[in-house]
Amino acid sequence: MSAERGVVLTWRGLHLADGALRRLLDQRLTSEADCSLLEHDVLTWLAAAPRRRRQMFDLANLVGVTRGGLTRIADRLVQRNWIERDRPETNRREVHAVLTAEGQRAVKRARAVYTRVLAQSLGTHLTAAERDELARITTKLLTALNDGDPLCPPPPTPRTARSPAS
Amino acid sequence: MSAERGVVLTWRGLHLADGALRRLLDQRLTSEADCSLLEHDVLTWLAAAPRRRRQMFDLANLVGVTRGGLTRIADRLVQRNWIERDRPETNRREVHAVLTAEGQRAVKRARAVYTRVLAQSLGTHLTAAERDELARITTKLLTALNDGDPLCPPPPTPRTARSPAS
DNA sequence: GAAGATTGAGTCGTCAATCTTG
DNA sequence: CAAGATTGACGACTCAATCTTC
Repeated sequence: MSAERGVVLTWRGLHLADGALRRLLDQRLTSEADCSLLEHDVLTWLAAAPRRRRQMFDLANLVGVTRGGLTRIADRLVQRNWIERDRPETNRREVHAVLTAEGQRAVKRARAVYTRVLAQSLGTHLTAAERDELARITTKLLTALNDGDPLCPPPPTPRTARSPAS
Repeated sequence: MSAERGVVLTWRGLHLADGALRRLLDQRLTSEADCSLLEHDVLTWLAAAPRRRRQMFDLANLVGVTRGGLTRIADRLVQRNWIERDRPETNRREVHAVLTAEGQRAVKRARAVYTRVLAQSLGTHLTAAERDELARITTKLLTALNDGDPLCPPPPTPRTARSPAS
């Protein structure tokens, strides 16, 4: 197969697989845990953070949306009483999102759906070796794209970030 | 690594890599060919079709949007004079999108950007063997997801469809 | 003035309702 | 009535402008 056709087919596979899995996750999270995939990601980062709290700015980078976008997501989560906003005394410009008790229950439910869906899809349809290869190659690609390409600026490196795997 | 953590990391890699590449393609297509990734896909399917025309319904399935969504995309392409709408005499319920002469030039430009970006990213950052593996694994996954899972209905099989690799 | 968050306007796609043709 | 496309209302994110705090 021509080199050009090769990269196109690779992109197609990558893109379509991501789309299918993303739709699946989003549907299941919506119907079984009342939250979107992005909301799940935010909640998960919060649940894994030191005092179950994080700055808006950091959260935005972690889940890959703009600050404005995160403000809207946070608005929705506040309305559901899953997080609260808190301006720390030390620097009243910052806003921290803090997981509430109710939020902790919500993220537990969401996380269960999330891991179940992944186990039923990636877990059953691919071999362990294939999963590892897929993870390895995509991670390699991601790294190369992020710090190689000026047109795709690396998501302003999250300061703290111990990956809970959003 | 635990099995659960394995699938999560695999999903993260897949999802982030797709996002990075998608953003890159979208930016470059927008700035260098005045069209979005989805618009590029529509134009490409049209360019590869028998008389450079296709039914709206089929196009929607091919690019993976709803019929309503395709109507909006088509509206934009009509405005740019890249496609025209045509209701065939044989069945006046259908609407066909037809590539105009100007549209053929546009798709040529867009396609050049598209393949160039893919060659510069997938082509340089991965080995040929890695590209093949990535294509193979994602395709396998996609197939399994589509015809295995009732929650992710197979995109109503395009009747005709010789893949031009959107 | 710069850092950090929010807001208003805009874009793009979805969903459900509607219009048209068979 | 069913198939096919469009439309209106809406939801979600982006971008640029703005407000607040340092």
